[in-house]
Amino acid sequence: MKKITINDVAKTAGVSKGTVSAVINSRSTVNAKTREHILRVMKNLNYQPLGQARNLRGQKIGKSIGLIMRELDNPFYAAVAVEIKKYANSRGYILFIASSESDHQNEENIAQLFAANNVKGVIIAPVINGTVEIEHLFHLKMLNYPFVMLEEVQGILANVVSINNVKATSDAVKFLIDNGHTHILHFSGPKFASHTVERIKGFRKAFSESHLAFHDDLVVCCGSHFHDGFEKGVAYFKNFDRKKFPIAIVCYNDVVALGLMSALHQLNIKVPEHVSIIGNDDIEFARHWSPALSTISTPFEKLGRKAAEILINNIESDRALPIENIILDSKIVTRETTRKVQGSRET
Amino acid sequence: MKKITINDVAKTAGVSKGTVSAVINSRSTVNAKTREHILRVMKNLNYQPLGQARNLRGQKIGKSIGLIMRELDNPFYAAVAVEIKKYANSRGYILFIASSESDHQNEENIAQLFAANNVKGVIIAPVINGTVEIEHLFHLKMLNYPFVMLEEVQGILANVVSINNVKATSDAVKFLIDNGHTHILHFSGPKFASHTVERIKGFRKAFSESHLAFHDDLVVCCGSHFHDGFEKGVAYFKNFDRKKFPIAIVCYNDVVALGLMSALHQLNIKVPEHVSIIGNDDIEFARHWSPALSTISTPFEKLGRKAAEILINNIESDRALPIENIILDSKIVTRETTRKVQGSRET
DNA sequence: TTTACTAATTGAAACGGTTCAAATTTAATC
DNA sequence: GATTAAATTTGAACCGTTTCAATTAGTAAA
Repeated sequence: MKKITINDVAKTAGVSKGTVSAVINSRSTVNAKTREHILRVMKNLNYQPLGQARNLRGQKIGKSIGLIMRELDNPFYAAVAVEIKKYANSRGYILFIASSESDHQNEENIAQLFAANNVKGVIIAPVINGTVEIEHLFHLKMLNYPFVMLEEVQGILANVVSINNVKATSDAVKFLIDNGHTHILHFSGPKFASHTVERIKGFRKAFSESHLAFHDDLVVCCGSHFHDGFEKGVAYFKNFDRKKFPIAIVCYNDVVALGLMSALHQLNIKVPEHVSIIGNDDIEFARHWSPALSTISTPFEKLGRKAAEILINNIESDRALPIENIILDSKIVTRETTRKVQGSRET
Repeated sequence: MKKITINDVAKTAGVSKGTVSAVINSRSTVNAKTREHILRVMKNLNYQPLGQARNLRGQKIGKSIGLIMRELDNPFYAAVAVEIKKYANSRGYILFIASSESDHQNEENIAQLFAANNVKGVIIAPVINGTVEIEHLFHLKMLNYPFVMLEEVQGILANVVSINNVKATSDAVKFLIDNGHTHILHFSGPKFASHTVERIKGFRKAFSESHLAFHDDLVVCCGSHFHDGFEKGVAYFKNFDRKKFPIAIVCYNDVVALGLMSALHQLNIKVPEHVSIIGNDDIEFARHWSPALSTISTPFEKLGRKAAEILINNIESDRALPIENIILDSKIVTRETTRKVQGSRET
């Protein structure tokens, strides 16, 4: 069925399309009786004005930017989203959020849709599934469409605002070493996520820069969800030789740490007496949990604000702005899940 | 400064705008050298093709729907959003999320922006701040713009999919009464939220339908965040006469319940020995907390799915569909924060 | 019944692109 | 150098609205 246009309405109502347009836009110049009539015809024909055409002439509608997250329920990017929104609003922009579900094709479709629908620019948490697909990013560049990425992507020169995962994890390990720990594990994140890769790299880096020897068993493949931490925790500690305590674990993120703690609780292993734990992110629940979680605090506010700022500056600039690459440092906050270990190395 | 158009590019590049258009759309018919040249001119002029005009002719780009939440970090609507997205994707739609920050004007602006930008329809968690403003909803109706609301709004006849808050809270109270409780409180939600009002109504209803007498002190004004539950919990129980235990509390939502539990823990009051607690929502952390939270489980999946289904059916229908008003029931799930109380009423 | 306004309606020109048949160039073949 | 086919480029029509000067209808005063 062909789409109903303003012409169809005008024709069946027996008026000009200028009048119909006036009704659509609630202009007061149209006679009450005519208005009613046109409204009725609109309803009968189930006519829906095409927004795109409406704004083609005088573009005075609101400004907006987009955010492409990888998953809707990722607490990390949820926290960033809140900050992006705050800053965007402060500069008069509305934020639209979409999720790529970590799928390249989705990421591309969404970016297209944003660009095609008057969204002035976009912040992307890029999908990095082993193979990196960046054609669509090139396409955005060609269209001069402003965008900022929340993680670096090899092969494309674009604005990036991200956190220093290597340093964060490395600092955490060093902190544990300074506190006397000699047996340190890493419960790592989902495969292919660049955060996972970088955090493992930071973990190894700390070893190579200290007296401790690294071996692959120290990295336990885990994931990013509560149940990942719980399940891997149970699996790892079910038949664990208690003589090897105390140990320390740097977790991929806070919810994994919380899941792990839940597993340990169930196995009657004490935190931090037997196991010290450090999370990553510093989500709200981290400080409310009992015991309160020591963690690596991500500068969400700065991250979101900076990304949005660069994006909007680019949008509002007449000329092309220089490309920025900003990497922010995290900070360790110690609460109740870490402790100093005495000189003795076993038990 | 005037906006650069395809004409400007064509003119300065010395070609026709058809050729420029071909470059923009990566058509292979254009000569490599010409392409390079045009690309260079585009870059120099900082030309950004206007998406709206691009799709005016052949509208073959993707389909999308919008969701207007009240706050980005509201766990209730976050859970609904995930479900809406799932269903929308299954029907080939991308979901865009925006937040009104509980502000009428924002809600209106966002709805306008969606309608003006080729988003086919919208699901709204309506703002209800005492005064109800619904002009913009009428405007959407006039434009025949498809929308579904997640809470009923007085004065407008539109599609609604919501949950039965009155019944849910009432059921919770009755459950507690059946388990021997005689001293039951409600930690209620943020002022003006319709959920708050309905849940208080349900709380009172249960009293009026039982032998227990209601009085206003039983409803403690609280809020919707962890710290609300914590603070009101501390305030209420700081100097509480322990002779009055056991008591039971129905909380506005799970995070308030969790905050309250945290306060009780700090005051050395035992859950459920001294205080039984029931939350509302059944967020993921509710079952992971220790003790695991008894709560009223919201049918998020059904809620989101149904709202999206109605919306998309409306979008894809040629004629106007009958208005739907669906109210879903929640279900109590008992875990570790509630217990049966013996016949004795005090201590 | 004119006259003089005011209120309501019309219609053609944008808006900034896409499309595609026709025209023009370029390359290949004889 | 002429002929043909293939590769490029052009330009006018069109997409569905808004805009606004010009026109027409309606109304009150003279």
